[in-house]
Amino acid sequence: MDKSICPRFEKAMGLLSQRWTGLIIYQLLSGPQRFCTIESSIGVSGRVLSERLKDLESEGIITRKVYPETPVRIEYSLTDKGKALEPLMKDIEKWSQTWLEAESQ
Amino acid sequence: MDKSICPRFEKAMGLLSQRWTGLIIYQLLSGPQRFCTIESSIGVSGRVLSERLKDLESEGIITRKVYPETPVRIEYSLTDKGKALEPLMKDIEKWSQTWLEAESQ
DNA sequence: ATTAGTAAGTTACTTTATGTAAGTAATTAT
DNA sequence: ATAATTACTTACATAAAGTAACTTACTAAT
Repeated sequence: MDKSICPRFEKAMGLLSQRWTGLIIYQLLSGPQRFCTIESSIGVSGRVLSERLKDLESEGIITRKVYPETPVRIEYSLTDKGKALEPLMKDIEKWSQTWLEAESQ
Repeated sequence: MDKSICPRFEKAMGLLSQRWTGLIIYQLLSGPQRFCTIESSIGVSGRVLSERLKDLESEGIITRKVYPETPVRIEYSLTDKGKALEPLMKDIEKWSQTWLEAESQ
């Protein structure tokens, strides 16, 4: 082991290479969203979504805001740090459109 | 579940969000490398590295070339499809340098 | 001729991460 | 009192990743 890779880069990769993290951030790029919306739009399980949202919040990438309506509404949204990931997401989009085939089924 | 996300984007995310995949590609951006070099430079286990390299090859992102020397030398390198991921890697690099703190320890 | 070394894996086994489905808490409507 | 809704949590099952020993092929040293 002679890790010569920048630790900040490695940490970023560690975050983004967790299952669902990228899709959650991508989803939030279109605006604040609630738990059940994220859950159903990307197909992640509630168990893992809950875990990821906590992680992302503690990393300062998203914010959680409670609206005490009935039933309660909780919205997750990107912080500036989170929004700064937009170019990256756009690059993934571009790459996928250029290099991946649309599936026939 | 009402997956409204582009399936190509989702597939790209699926690839990149597998543990180690991003670091393997990043590592290969600096040129062709052999198994043991990748293994020690990013700290992935041989078992998983072997699995990932097969996946990446079957996705057309990397190439495996055998040099029948002694001991045998096998080099992995990025295809054009793989090299096209460079801007994305640079984005991660930029983001990590702007938004993540250098750890004191 | 046997032992040791090196690269590139593979195998068996353990630990961790994720999926699944049911349950909880708070609030309102019927 | 029962049901419905949102946002979770919990217990349990399955899948993915880590660990360390083993394999194959070749060469060099003892």
